[in-house]
Amino acid sequence: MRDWLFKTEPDAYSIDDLARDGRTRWDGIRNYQARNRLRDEVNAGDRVLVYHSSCAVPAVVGIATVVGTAEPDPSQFDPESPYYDPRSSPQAPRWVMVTLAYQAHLPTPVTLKQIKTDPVFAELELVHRGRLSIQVVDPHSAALILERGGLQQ
DNA sequence: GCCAACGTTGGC
DNA sequence: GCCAACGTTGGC
Repeated sequence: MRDWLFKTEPDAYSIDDLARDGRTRWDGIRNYQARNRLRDEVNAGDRVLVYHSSCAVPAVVGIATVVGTAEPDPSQFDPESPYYDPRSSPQAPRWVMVTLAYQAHLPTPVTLKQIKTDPVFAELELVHRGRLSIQVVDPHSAALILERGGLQQ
């Protein structure tokens, strides 16, 4: 099992929305490096730290698990979708998605500020590759973040 | 709303 | 294949 950090803008889709839905298609990823990770490295059962970006307090806010493996993202074929990609086709899909299942909120969100100011997290992609939407988290950092967020493991 | 970082596009 | 122009992300 690997640990990942997936970013979402809470105005668009928040951890509360995921808790309500139980599971959701994590669609709309339109970055090749993120796509390649979803396709090649993200596995069923992997743990995902859900992170809120572009908001008042950017933070890790909860955890989810990956259901199944990557599959074509239907929104790429939908002209009405903001994620429509006219260069893609069902015969040659360009973008993939995975499904996430809600696990828990962190009782206390772990903020980007906390993470940036603690040297133990200096190697995290979140600190120096902030724009990547699908990030690797090493097991030790993941455990620390959950512990600081008040989650028993 | 600004702007730095960085990803993508397309002409050559 | 390079790289300038351009677009997007996301913290502040």
